[in-house]
Amino acid sequence: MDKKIKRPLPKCGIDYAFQRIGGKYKGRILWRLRAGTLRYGELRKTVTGVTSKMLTQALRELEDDGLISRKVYVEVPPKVEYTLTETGKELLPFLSLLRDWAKEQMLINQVEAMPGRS
Amino acid sequence: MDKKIKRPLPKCGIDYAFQRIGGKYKGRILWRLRAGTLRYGELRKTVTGVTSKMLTQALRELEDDGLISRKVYVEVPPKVEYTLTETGKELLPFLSLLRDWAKEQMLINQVEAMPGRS
DNA sequence: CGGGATCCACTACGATACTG
DNA sequence: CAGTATCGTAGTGGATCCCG
Repeated sequence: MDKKIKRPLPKCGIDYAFQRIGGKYKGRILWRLRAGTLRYGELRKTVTGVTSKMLTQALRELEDDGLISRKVYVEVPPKVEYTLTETGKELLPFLSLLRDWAKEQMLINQVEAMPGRS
Repeated sequence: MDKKIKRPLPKCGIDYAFQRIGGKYKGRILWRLRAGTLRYGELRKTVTGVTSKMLTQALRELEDDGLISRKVYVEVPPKVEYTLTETGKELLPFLSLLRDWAKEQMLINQVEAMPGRS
């Protein structure tokens, strides 16, 4: 109990941000939600490699930090939808640019790894 | 030996980027280098809380990924300078935006944590 | 001064099983 | 369907000592 006492609130903004969107899956979760609402099961399929435990944990932290909202439909079978909050959406331009940068780097590294290519 | 086989090169750009600039100190290291060259000891002082082991490790990875350059002056006492590469500099706008976002969030969370404040 | 080497703690992460 | 519980692993980070 009292699971709330986590992540010690750093003074540095860069640090603060990385604690919120860092980790193994949070970036990809946010990115997948850019187009709109997704259900838990849909996230599990599109965020490849994630286990239900890690997905749940990441989603809970993102929710606690106000980056996504969680809507539960009380029905059978259960249905839970996740959506970016306004605060979460503010991160999209950042993620988009970061992704462009990464794409470029991945290409360069690929070329460098090719033998016999000048 | 063969320490190079690390970080399995993800297909997703977001993942790729976070593996490069994620971790506990990389973000702050890059951010500190935004103003220009810094020596190893200067980084140790300004990146608060970092140990020499972790600083060295982070700097090596950043160097391997082409985000910073390392210049060794062969003299006594030794002197090593670290500088952002062009690729590394490309990340500065993102880090800057991320930091602005974080600053805002930190303020909001601070207000929410204040009792008796409307 | 700028590290490397070693040992150890912690926790992030993963596999599996189970549930309302 | 959307989780929770439990256990085990692996990687990350820290303390300390040593070196050119």
